[in-house]
Amino acid sequence: MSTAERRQNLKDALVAAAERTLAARGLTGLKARDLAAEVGCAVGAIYNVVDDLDDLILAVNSRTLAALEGELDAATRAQSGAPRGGERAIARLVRMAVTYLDFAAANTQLWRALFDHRLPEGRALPDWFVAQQIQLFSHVEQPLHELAPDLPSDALALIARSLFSAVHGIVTLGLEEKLGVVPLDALRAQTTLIVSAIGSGLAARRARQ
Amino acid sequence: MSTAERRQNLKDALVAAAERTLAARGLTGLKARDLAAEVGCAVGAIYNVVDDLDDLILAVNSRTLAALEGELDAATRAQSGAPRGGERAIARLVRMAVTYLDFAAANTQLWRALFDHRLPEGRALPDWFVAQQIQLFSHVEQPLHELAPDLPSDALALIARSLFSAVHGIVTLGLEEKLGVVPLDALRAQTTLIVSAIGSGLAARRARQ
DNA sequence: TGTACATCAGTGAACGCGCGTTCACTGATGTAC
DNA sequence: TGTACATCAGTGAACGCGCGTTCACTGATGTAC
Repeated sequence: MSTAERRQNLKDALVAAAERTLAARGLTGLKARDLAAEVGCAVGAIYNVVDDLDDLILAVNSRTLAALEGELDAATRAQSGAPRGGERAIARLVRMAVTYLDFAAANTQLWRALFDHRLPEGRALPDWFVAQQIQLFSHVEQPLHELAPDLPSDALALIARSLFSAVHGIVTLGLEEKLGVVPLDALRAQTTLIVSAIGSGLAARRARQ
Repeated sequence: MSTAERRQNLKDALVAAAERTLAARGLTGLKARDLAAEVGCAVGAIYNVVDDLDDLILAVNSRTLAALEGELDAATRAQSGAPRGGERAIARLVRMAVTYLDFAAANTQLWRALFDHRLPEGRALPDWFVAQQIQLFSHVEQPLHELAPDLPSDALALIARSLFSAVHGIVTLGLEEKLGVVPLDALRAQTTLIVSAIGSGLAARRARQ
């Protein structure tokens, strides 16, 4: 096994261990020493292969984004029997929102890491990571466009963002327990309610014109 | 000045200083030594008057909640010319949501502290603080009840929570800059759009029955 | 194929920093007589 | 009003802990001849 391969293996093992740790203990539970112990190397070795613990977290977050995108894709492809047009677009938006909720519920800690992680002051997110986020948004924009084909793309992007934010808010406060626990079923119902209300609102707006 | 008065003064000064610091530097910028320096006492003196830094943060958060509630009250009292019933209730919900957004935009750091602060593992929020949160929710429930008088109160509470969560999501991701900056005006428009869509959806649901 | 040398992965103890909290001490405030 | 004493606010140096990161060292891997 070449040196380069060994390096790559170590890096892969570190990312995998970091992912397990994040899933189990969250961002604040990730420690260099624990990682080293889990992977079976010295603390110092980590820094041969990675600049930073932040590097590792970004790698895990990227995997989480990819997994989420996979689920959204699958949900989108599973066609409902609804007719083309408004109803179908709304149904798709609802399905995506519920998929998002379910993903967050099933991978709460990994999903939280996505939003809670902050790079140290002054350090910016790498471009590839930002691109991956934008990619995700395009999933929302497509059915929105179907719903309101007359909207210019900047308005569409804004609405996509708001819709995502609204769903994200429901999921976030829903999975938190500060305000009492809400069962997952009830959260699904609420998500459906609110996304279809927004969808119908948008469709109605077009009808009014 | 009695000893008790001096104690109270010190505590007040500490809360005020903590509030200024939180507003200026956020949760992670609050340090015992800085507070002592700002108030003009020794570090140790803080612990004569307060158990914990967490105690101070809770005190500030409580003030923030009260300020927010004040604004919501004012916004609610400013009656619009809309007729009674559905339209009026929706208008009120929209006004409250925009007020919430404006408050968060004007007091971003204090408002963030409200949601970002976590007590150490195993320590629960004091009852008076939880009560204050619940109190806030009642503001949302009232117009919702006007909009859907037939809903049982537990369903109402759930919808109030979802509506709040949705708005909170829009405000949170809007004031964050991870996904690019959105001007406050645009955020207001988006908030209005989404709250009225949800409001109409709720009203329509009633009409359908 | 064998040998000498250079590179660099791998080691883990130690560095360094930040920071909440404590603690032994002091002196002012308040009380009892 | 004055005196003796007790209490406790106030002090700030020191404790203690957690933890990311470095660094001088070692030995295995790979290369050149």
